[in-house]
Amino acid sequence: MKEYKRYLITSALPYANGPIHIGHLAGVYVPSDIYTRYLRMKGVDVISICGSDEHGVPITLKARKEGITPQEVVDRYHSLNKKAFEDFGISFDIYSRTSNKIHYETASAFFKTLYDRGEFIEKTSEQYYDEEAGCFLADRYIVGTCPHCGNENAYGDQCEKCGTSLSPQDLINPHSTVSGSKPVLRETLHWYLPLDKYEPWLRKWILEEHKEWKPNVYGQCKSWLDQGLQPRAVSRDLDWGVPVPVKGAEGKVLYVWFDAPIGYISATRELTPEWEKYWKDEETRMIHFIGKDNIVFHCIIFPAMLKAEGSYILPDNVPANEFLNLENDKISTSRNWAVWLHEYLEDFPGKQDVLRYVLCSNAPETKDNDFTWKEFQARNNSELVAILGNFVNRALVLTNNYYEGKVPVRLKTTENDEAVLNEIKNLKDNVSVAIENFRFREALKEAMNLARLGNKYLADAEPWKVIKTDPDRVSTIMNIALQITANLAIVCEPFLPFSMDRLRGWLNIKDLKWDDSGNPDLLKPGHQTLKPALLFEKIEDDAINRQIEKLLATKKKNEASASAVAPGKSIVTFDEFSKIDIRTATILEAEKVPKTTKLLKLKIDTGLDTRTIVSGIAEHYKPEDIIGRQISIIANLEPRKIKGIESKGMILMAEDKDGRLVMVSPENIVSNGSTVK
RNA sequence: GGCGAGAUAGCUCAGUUGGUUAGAGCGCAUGAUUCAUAAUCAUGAGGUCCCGAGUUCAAUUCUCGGUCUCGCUACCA
Repeated sequence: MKEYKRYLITSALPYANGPIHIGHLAGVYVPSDIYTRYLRMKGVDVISICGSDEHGVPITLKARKEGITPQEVVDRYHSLNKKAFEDFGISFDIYSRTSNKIHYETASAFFKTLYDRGEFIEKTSEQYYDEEAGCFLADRYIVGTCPHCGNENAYGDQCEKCGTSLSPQDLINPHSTVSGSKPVLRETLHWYLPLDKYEPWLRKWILEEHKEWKPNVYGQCKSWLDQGLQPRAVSRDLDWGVPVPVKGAEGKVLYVWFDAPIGYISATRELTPEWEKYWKDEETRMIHFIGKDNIVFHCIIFPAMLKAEGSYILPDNVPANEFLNLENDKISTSRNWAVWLHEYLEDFPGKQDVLRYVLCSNAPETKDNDFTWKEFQARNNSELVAILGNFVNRALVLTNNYYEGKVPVRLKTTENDEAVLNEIKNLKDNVSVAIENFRFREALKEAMNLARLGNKYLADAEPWKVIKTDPDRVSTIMNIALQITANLAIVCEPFLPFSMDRLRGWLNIKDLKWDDSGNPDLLKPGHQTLKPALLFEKIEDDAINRQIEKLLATKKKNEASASAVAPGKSIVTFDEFSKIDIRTATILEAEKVPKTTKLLKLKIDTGLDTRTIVSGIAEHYKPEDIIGRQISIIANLEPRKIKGIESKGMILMAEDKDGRLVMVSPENIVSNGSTVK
């Protein structure tokens, strides 16, 4: 394997429109922090970079909703999250933000370099424009009726009620959230990064040269590459973000996906004037810690950007984690289904390491995992308290009782003593190998095995018995128990920094290097240790029950709002109503549209004519069951091509709150083409 | 519909380049112990390795088909 001179660790920039939760921590920040702390202890030149991602439409929407500026929104979450990370012991060398001046300069310059070199494609397209407000509307700024579920407040990119993803042109009766007026389509110019141009290079770089990437990461990249890459717009019509540094690009900013990863670079520039050696020297190893939702950006798009620029290094590995669930349900910011870091720090003061421990030992490294408060409690009480805390306490208390806290001399060792001392070295090596391969769960388990080793050693040696007959032997036993304790202080440090800091205090030792561990003589005879307190405390049922109740309350609240009947729509005039031509019709033929999940192609007799309608009902009706059925249709709806088939009209369906669709049919058979009013 | 990842003990996960009794931690049971926060140590029970077919002397592992979970993607007038 290649030897590197230094490391550049990046952790996904959290989006500054909400607080950090345990899913973020387990997926990205805990592993990244363990890795960074480990490298620092190894004495490696390493920097850990993170910061807030502060641009993009959701932040402007949130600002509008709350009647404040986007800057105020990002200020709030930037300081909340920055402080929460610090209090939690995530040891970034810098936690920057993309609204900084240095980021504007960096991102601008990056764009300009590619622009000047002609790396972008320029293309005009039609987008909705708000004539009253005088601006183009991003998808999220357009609200209208969802064509699928009839929700009147669907966004231009997605209907949050039925979860359907939309494009703004799909919305019925679109209007602008800026002014409320009806937007018009207008041409606008944008720049595109031709990802397809980099496809052959990406294929080689990932599929041939990085076979060691995790299966989920490698597989996802392969999937994208096999589907073929498309040019991707790097600019947006918006006033919140880094302005496109080109003449005639007023009112246009860099699209967030282009903007955000450059944030890693600008944060490094802010941190150190020597930033170029981290970003442009082949002897630097760059590692991106991210969640699985970010794989394509960090493995395909950002590398393509860096390659296009030409002077930057590429990530050597991208150990993306899967997702963490909470009590059997997806974590969701909008549904408030989460354990928020800042709340945890308040509810469990001084227990950072407990959460770090639980999130690491159950991290979603190979598949989605579940966090439960019962497991949190069990891991604390039966592992941290009973195995680690207990061993440390036994060793230090016995030393205090027998030797007034002074490290005793190791005299004649037995075969078993030597085996135990050797095992320290083995376990330390196991931890190292696991961390270097991004297997943090396994690494933590091996570190805990050192405490298990200690407990077993004391149980076998029984110094509390031997002290009555052979004090010299106890001197040796306790020396070894203390060497194990000191080694624990090193090996557990990346995982449990707060607790190990306290332990080092009791052992009365200073910072140690990683490679000091494995050494059976860390503590010299006669060295004074201090009276210990408890390393970890038991967590009682009521603390856990309070958290569970908190979640139950959230669940109840969510169920209440989900079961509500859709709100009524606004009044229409009789004139407006009578423009709609609703008729009875009969289904003559029905077949599934190939390669779709929901679509049926129907041939129907409307009385006026025989026509084709494509309808999204395949999950509710089998084609053979509905032939001959009489239905109601909207006959004069503007035709539209769906999957290449022209659909003329729409079938009326009733949809209940669970999303079930039922045909609205006449009670008795009537002649086709009868009007419905 | 296409693609990717996953499915192994009550729970959370390892593992098997195909080979006798498939492992760990937690939980559970029994015993030992009392230095330690009733903490520890030993022993044990517990598995159709998602289902079906194929290849093979031999399949949990390889191939094909299917089911379920998660993600990406197409689609919803």
